[in-house]
Formats: sequence, structure tokens, C-alpha cells
Amino acid sequence: MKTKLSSINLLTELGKEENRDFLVEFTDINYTKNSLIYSPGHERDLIFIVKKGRLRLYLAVEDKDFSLAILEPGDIYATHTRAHVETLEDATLMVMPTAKLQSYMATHPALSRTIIRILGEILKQSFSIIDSLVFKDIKQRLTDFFLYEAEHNGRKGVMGTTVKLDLTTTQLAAIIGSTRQTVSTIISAMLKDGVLEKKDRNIYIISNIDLLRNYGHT
Amino acid sequence: MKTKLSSINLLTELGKEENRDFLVEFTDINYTKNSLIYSPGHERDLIFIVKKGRLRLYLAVEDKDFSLAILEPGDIYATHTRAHVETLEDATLMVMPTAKLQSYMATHPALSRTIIRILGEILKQSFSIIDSLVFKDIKQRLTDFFLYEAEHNGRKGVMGTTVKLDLTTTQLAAIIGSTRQTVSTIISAMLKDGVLEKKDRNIYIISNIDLLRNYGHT
DNA sequence: ACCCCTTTGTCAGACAGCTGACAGTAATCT
DNA sequence: AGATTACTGTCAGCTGTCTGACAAAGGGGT
Repeated sequence: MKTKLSSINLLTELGKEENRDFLVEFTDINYTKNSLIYSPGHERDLIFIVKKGRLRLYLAVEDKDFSLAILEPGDIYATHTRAHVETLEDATLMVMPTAKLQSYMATHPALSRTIIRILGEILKQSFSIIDSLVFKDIKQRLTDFFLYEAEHNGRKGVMGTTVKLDLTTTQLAAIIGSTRQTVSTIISAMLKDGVLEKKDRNIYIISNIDLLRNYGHT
Repeated sequence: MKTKLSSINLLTELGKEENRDFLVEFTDINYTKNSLIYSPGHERDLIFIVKKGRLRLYLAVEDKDFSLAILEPGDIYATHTRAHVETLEDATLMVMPTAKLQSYMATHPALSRTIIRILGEILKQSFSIIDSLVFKDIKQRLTDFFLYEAEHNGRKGVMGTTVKLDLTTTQLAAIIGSTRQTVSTIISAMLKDGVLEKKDRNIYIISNIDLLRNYGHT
């Protein structure tokens, strides 16, 4: 259960000297936290790169929503999909019309390769979302989420791995495709079973990662 | 509920004169029906275009499986994903190593554009799969499936639209992410409720498509 | 220190969909 | 034709997850 769509960081990529002329084609836009910035049917066809802040990419129907990814600095995305995009924090985006990107691609084959690589990664990630929705129950998805966080954003210490989630239970539930209540109940059970320890609000310690790894399968 | 990944038909595209030299780079391979031809972890990194027959692209875990798409002539796919590919009928594939495609892309920017378009379509389709898994119940997914089939492969007559499914109940269940039994029960209910009529094994008539369209929402 | 608002934990009840079982029907093989 | 295998329909549990409700705890602002 990953929250990033792609492991390619475009800020690093674009920082290189040879991409300087491409970089200037972007327009910076600032947004305040908790604002919906793009919805499906958005008239303008744009691509954007996150420069600062965290965004949430999600599908929504009526009162339910499901997070496809949490976008962070270096992530790229486009506005013309069926997903909504909202800011979780104050954020700055680098924006460019898709048409401009396309004309740029015609003269820069290396760019096409990068785009294809990114699309491939996003596709792989969405297959893995489908996989988890179809084959895994909530407990497994939650364990997968903690395992991913521990591995990618955890701080390893003598006591085990410390994981800090900047998410409310509701937000976490939307990522794994469940509800607040169910997630809360399962986390309580995990604390009781000793696979997780709560250090502080949003901060958990995993002392034995193999225990957690096993936990998903009962 | 679509079963095709992409609406771009590469056989038509490649039939054009200017692509002749590219076309000859492919190797034809024949497969008999009901054989698993690629699995995740497949050592060779290939792309293939379906020339003849229908294939099923699916995710599998232990005894469960979920169909991502039914590939038909003109569809393209790659072997290095987490999905399995099996033939539903005797089939012929046009195969090429991904590396060869990539070197070809360097000199043919138009090809990159096509690849990007295809990846975009597959991505869109997988978002729509996620959408249906998260937000829709089995009844809705099944109605969506019939609606899609009626629209794209149905034969319209005076009595309504005739839909022929070349699928067993189990296969249909794997497409919408359910079980044989549930699908069978719901189809029975649809027949009783008159939104569907059974003409023959695998052949259904939809006399009133609006009735069916409504049916998903109770 | 107080109030307000957001977040969390927990529980009982409901229900959609899965499982397993069995009988009936259709297709395929020899 | 008969036998074997594959597919379909149906029903009675069972279970995982959602819903709604309420109380408790935390955080921020004044």
C-alpha cells in the first residue's frame, strides 16, 4: 500500500543544467491548505509538478472518496483525469499547458522517454491498488500501509522503527478504502496485539517488523 | 465496465504504408486456446500486439483471479507487468523485445506519441476499474458491464439490443470482481425483473436500455 | 481557563456478498 | 449412445465491513 504514484523525482531531474530552458516554461501557482484545486471536467488541460506541499489525489462519488495517491514535491500529474486534486498543506505547483508539453516533446525525445517512464510507474501503481482492493481485506491493507510507511518514511532506532503519519484516521481510511471506524478498531487491535505501539498522536513504533508483516495474514 | 484497455487499434495503425518497416520487426507467435502465456516475473521483456484471437489479462492470488481486460486483435500489451496473460481462443501474437521498441522510438517521435496515448488510455481504464471497485456494488458493476457490451458489441434490432457474451459465468464474475454464484443470482433477478431476456445460452436481449440503465441504482 | 471544534474509540445492528453444497442441464469425448 | 466433464441455478449459513450513535479526548483561539 503505497501512497506515491511514482518514484521519479522531477525536481531533481529538472534541476539539471540541460533542462533549464524547459524549466522556465512553467508557471508557479500558490494554493492554501485544504482547497480543492482541480476537479474532473476541469476545462483547462494542464500538467503540474509539485514544488512545495502535499496534495491528495482522489476519486469521489457523492459522500465517499478514495485516495489514489498523496503527491509530494517532485511528483507530476495532469488535470484532465477523472480524479480530484486537493491540497493537504499550503502548496506551490509548477504548471504548464499539456499542449505546450507536447510540442516540446516533439523536439526533445528524452522528455518523451521520461513521460513514458512516469506513466508506466503510475500504471504499475494503479495495478497494485486494484490488486489490493480485489484480493486483500482491510486488515491486510492497513498492515501493508504501515509496512510501506515504515520502509520509506520510518526512522529506525534501537527501539524499532518510528513512523509518523500526517493523516487523520479518516484520511488513512480513504487511502486504504475503508472507514474511520473500521480503521480505528483494527489499529486498537494491533496495539493490543503488540505489533504496533503508540508513542504519540500520529506517531507509532514498530518494534518487530516481522510480526507486523505476519499480522496481515491473521 | 469496459473490457478493453484501449480504443487504439494498432493493426489499423500499422497497416499504413509509412509503418511498413516497423511492422516487419515483429515476430508472429501462435498459441492454442486456454494456455497461460505470460506470468509476472516472466524473464523476457516483450511487447506484443494481438493479431488473432482473444486473450485475458488478469491479476491472480492463490485461487482467486480478477480480469483487467479482454485483449482483442489490435490491442497491445507488455509482458513485464504484474498481470498474467492467457488465451481464451487460439491466438496469434506479434511480438517484439521492448528494448528494440525503445531504440526505434528514439528515431521515430510519432511512435512515442502513440505509446504515450496508449499508456494514457490504459491508465484511464484502470482508474475506472478502481472507481467501480470502490464505489459500486456488484449489481451496478454487472449492469455497467451489460450496458457497455450493448453499446459496443450489441446488435440493435426491432426487439431491442442483442448481446452475445463469449464468457462463462465464472469468467464474467472475474471481470466484475465477484463470484459465479452472486452473478448468477443477480442475472436471474434481472430476467425476472424484465430488464434482460435470455435468448440462448450466452445471448441476451435488452429490450429497454433505459430500464437497464436505471436498474443499477436499485 | 474556558469554549468550540476536530478527532478518536467503541459498540450494536444491518447487510451485501462470499462459501460450500447439491441438483440439473449443456457440451464434449470415445 | 453413453459417459464424462464443464457449466448453471439456487439456497442456507457465515462473516467482514459499513452505518449510526455516543462519549471521551485533544487542540487552538480568546
